[in-house]
Amino acid sequence: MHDWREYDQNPVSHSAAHHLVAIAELLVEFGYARVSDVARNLGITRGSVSVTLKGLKARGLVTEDERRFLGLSEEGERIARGVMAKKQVLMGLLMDLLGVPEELADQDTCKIEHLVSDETAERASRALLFLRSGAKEAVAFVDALQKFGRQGAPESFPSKEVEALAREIARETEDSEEGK
Amino acid sequence: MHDWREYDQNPVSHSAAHHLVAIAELLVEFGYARVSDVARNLGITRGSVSVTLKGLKARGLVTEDERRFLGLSEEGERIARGVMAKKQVLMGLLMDLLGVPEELADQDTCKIEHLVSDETAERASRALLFLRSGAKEAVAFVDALQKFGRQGAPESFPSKEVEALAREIARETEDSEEGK
DNA sequence: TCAAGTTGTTTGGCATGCCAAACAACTCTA
DNA sequence: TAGAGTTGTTTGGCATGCCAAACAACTTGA
Repeated sequence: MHDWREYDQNPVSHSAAHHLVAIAELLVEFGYARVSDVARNLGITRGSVSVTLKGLKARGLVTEDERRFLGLSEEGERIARGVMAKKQVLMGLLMDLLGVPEELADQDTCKIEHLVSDETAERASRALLFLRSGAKEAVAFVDALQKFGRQGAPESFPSKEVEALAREIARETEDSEEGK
Repeated sequence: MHDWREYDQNPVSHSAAHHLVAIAELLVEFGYARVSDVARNLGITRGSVSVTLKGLKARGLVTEDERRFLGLSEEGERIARGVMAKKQVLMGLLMDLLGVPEELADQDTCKIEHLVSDETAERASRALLFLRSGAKEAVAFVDALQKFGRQGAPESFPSKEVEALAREIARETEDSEEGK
């Protein structure tokens, strides 16, 4: 089994990801981004942003010109674009496939956007593209899933049924591990 | 827009969730759980576990008998079961629906298992149950998706195509926000 | 029985990431 | 041009969550 603490072994932390995305968004929306703008965007103090950006500048992800306008390096922009794309793809999947309300989908994806691996995100993108392609299998599936989902009352999670499902999956993956 | 820092406003932290799950797993597997067992299970020191469990005991999630054997309160067990169920459901979806390899699915789900809301997890469970029900729409969908996914080379994330998709979704959700 | 090993706790340290408050440097405006 | 406001930085503080090391309390084996 792998080390469960990988949650903080990501290329960028949750905090850093949000700083990069904030800069990217501000650049698109206003054409510039300063420490104060980032702080306002993230709802934290200028001091905190100042300290965090010092690290991101040192890592070559964030740039600053002589007038203290912030920018993103090639790498920094790549990371920001990746996080933003993951966020949108996950939003799309949660809403279009699972029928999660937008508000909740926003909360959930915000927490996990920067944690999903590129490969999983790529696969999720493919699924979402297919889902939105209008292919008859996709339409039929969403339709049938919607009807299927209406069964059973919304008890507290996890329901007995879900726990049985979880046990089943656990058993299957344990089986596959034995064979190593 | 909601506060992006909700990532740490969860009922239990990533760390706490893993401690609870470890106890639950040890109880099932060996019938008992002590501080040392939890430490070994999580790959951290006894000292760290001791400190963390002090907090969980104070919060009434973890119990301890006179022989220093650990247990879970009703609430603690509910949380542990919820996290474990979410983990398995996400594993199932990533592997069965998206075709993510088990090893990677394990890493990804480990990072997000405790962050997904109950409602989203419930909906995900429904989707997975349907997917595994053998319904013809489910089978046809997975089949068609697999073929669809084979298109395009695995470039670096996010591909141009995915970025276009992301922009589209962003535009749609922004539209729906205007109307509020 | 007594030395050796195991167990749980405490302590001080480190890293991340936030805050408030004090500061210096700038830009307006009256 | 002086006062007021804005900006970015620094400082000390707090919370989480990990470590190593030292410790006391136990079990266990020769």
